[in-house]
Amino acid sequence: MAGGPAKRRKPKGSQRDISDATLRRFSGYNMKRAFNTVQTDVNRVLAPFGLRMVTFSALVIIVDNPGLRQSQLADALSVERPNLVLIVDDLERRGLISRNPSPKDRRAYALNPTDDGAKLYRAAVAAVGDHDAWITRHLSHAERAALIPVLQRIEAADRAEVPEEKASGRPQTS
Amino acid sequence: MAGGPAKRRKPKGSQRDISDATLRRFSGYNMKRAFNTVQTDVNRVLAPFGLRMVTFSALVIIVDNPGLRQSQLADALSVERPNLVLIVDDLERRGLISRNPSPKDRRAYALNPTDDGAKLYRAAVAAVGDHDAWITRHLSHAERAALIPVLQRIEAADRAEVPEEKASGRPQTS
DNA sequence: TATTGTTATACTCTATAACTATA
DNA sequence: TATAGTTATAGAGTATAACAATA
Repeated sequence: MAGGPAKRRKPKGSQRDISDATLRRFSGYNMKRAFNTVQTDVNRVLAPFGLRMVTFSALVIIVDNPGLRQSQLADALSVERPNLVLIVDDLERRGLISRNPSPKDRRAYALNPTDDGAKLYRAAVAAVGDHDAWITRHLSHAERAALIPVLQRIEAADRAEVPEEKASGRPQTS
Repeated sequence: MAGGPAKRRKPKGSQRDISDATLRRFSGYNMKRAFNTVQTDVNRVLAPFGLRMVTFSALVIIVDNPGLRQSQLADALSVERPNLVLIVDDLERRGLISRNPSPKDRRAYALNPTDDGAKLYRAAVAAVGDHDAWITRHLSHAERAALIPVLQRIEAADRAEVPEEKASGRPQTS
């Protein structure tokens, strides 16, 4: 009952050494590779709970902000409203949350966790937290502390208004 | 000729403040958000070159490793072989690379860049490099230096064999 | 008019099985 | 039998347009 097989196929001995040194100099490329690996693993951690990374994130936001509307949830997760519908459907079908008519606005639903949802929240958050500690186990204390703020500043820097000159033309950089 | 519109829609003033503090404590969640933002932007930078992030990566690997086989390219990019076919098709159709019959193995193709491919490589690498400097402009020198090695160690740590106990059960972590 | 939730749709990315031709 | 490239396919993730009900 300790979960499914977690093997990875790797024994692909290439005849020549392929260099990706140029790509490795770009943070975007390294972020993509690291995130893809982590997401696959997080989904495996969440599978026993019947959750994926997105449904887990939605459940967490709902438990932490009971009564919020779907458009607020979509906004918090940076997910388009149409795509959120299926995610909320999924959580509701599993009895983890409920859609209640909003008293103030008859167009909107207030999202609330059920008792089962709150219980699953606690177990899933603990499991994901353990996984997070696992994948950062080889980082120093300082690196671990810096990682999340750095990622947040990259996100913020990139979301900021990009002047047209920066977007297409390019400034001198080395 | 300075590229298309780069506006972002953001003026969604939520009525209440929605907290994602729990999610923000997980590096995977922050990696997802940062990477999604960066990828969207990188694709916008590459669009004028007729490239996407994946085709750009493939072109770079081919230019840096001329004569390699498709399976080696797939391996280097961590892309499944079937998915690579369309990527290589794309680059070949644009005249950036050529598929040449391998002299040693009649099943295989040797991938080589064309002159146009090598030229586009230089321009695109410069543009992506500038974008990379742009999104990390608010990081300290130390943070910038640490970012890529940290991402690589997370990827390596997660690719490593995951013991069954770690995968499903969970050790004590605060 | 604008917004909430929704449907429909489409395109990309990722992943697996199975085929062919070679080895 | 195993591998290289390919085809077909399926599932997520992401994005936009448009609609009904309501504001």
